[in-house]
Amino acid sequence: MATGRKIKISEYLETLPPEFFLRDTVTVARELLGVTLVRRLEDGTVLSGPIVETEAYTQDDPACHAFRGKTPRCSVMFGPGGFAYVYFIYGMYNCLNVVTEAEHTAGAVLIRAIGAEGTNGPGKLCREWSIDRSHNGVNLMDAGSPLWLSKSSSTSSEDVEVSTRIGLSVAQDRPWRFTVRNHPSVSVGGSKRNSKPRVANS
DNA sequence: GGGCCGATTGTT
DNA sequence: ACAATCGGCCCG
Repeated sequence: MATGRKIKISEYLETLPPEFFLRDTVTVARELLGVTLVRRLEDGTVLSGPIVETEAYTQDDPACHAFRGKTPRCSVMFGPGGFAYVYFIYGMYNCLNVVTEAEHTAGAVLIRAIGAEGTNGPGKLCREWSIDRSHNGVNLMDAGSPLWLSKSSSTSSEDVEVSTRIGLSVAQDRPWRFTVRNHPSVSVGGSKRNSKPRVANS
């Protein structure tokens, strides 16, 4: 029996509206904290957990895959918000993003950690929950998808901290990483050279 | 077609 | 500090 607060399956079915995603990417990145990511495996098993670490990537951001324009890989980022962008990296990991902004404007939020075992890190999350490029483009606003987002936000704004993004060689100074304060799934300071988290402005 | 490098992770 | 491991993308 899994531990954690009890939640009715019906709560997982309450999805977020398109308007939530059709907004400024940095705003969505901040507000995705606490939102529940739900994964239904092929055998019917349902996994879920709150998002606790995100990063924003925008079209005018040199670190964004869409910075140099639309390519087959990043094309979903140019579609409307609310869909998954999954890419393969370093020859061994997949990373899950939530597409943002209106159609024709690229933007996405990298999901870096979930409040569930073995999901502390974008590569580990996808490995643990069997998320790969076959999920690129899936509708995250549809509880019938193999992957979707549900309401039941559990993070108050005063628990949101902001810092610089991890693992970049360019645009390292943008304060576009959002984390839930003191959450064990969020890597603290550590060996990565990123700024100390500061309380985010509401 | 070639070559370089990456929104990572775990080990040395 | 660095290896693992390979697809995407830029250049020619």
